[in-house]
Amino acid sequence: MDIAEVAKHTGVPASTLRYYEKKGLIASVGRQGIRRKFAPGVLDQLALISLGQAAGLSLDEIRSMLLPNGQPSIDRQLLASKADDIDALVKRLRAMSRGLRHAAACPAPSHAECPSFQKLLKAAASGAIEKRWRNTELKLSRK
Amino acid sequence: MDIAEVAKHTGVPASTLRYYEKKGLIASVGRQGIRRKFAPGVLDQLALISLGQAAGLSLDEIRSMLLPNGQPSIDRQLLASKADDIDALVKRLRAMSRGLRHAAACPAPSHAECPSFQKLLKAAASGAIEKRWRNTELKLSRK
DNA sequence: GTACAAGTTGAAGTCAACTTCAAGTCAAGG
DNA sequence: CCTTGACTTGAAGTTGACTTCAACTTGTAC
Repeated sequence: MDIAEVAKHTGVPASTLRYYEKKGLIASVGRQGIRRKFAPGVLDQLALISLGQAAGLSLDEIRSMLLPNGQPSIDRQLLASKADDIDALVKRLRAMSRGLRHAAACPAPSHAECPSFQKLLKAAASGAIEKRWRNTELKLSRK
Repeated sequence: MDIAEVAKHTGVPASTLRYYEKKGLIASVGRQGIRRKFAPGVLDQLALISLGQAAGLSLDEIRSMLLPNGQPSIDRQLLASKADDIDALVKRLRAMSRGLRHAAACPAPSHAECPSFQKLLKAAASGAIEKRWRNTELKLSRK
């Protein structure tokens, strides 16, 4: 596949694909003349990358989870701990969603007077103190 | 409360508090001499801000949901649609978490050969096509 | 064989969200 | 009174993830 084909299939712009290649997240399988040729497996790699991004991973973190061939590495405890992070995030997000829906529906003139909104805020505050939930246990894998 | 006190209570650095004030996300209630004084309510505002960030909102988006006094605005359908976005993200994240846990546990030598991992990838890819899930319905509120 | 759309490069630009810096102000303690 | 340390400012710097640009090359259709 050439770069345009990959872009079309994945929605990832060609410029981004070149950028990813430079960063070492994907690899072309050679050139035809000067043009990159990609193996179809790159589509899976890109899916994995977008998945990682949705989960809040940086590109460097994502690369550290990929083997050179693009297959997920077997650093099992890293994977598991990342899954834990995501679960924690999911919990907070669901609280947020509930909170938003409540705010959208609550007839109270001021949310400051609403106990359930207060509870949401308190929960959010406690969560916020754990500074950035990213960049914690992955530090070791950074150069 | 002075800026250091707010920083200590919330974990948000003073530089960030000044930045947020410039951006219009929080407001001081005056000065003592040259120094900012904050009302205790700013703690709730900051909680709300961090909550919004965790949900993937930009600072501009968050500001658009706050009234000048820091209370959530009553644009109910905006709130509700954001909640929908968050629920969708939660769905993808839970898939991601399941996928990671599977990858961590799966004994297959290559995940390329594992059907459930394949399914995860396919789901991720389809989700990825909806380019940036942010900046969609909130565009109208941007200047 | 030539025109041209689509590819290539490295370098520079952009954007959000901060952080850092230099230079200055001020309140309080010794 | 004077030093010290926490605050102030605007401007510039940083980081990550891209995008855009200018200048160039090439595969493909006619």
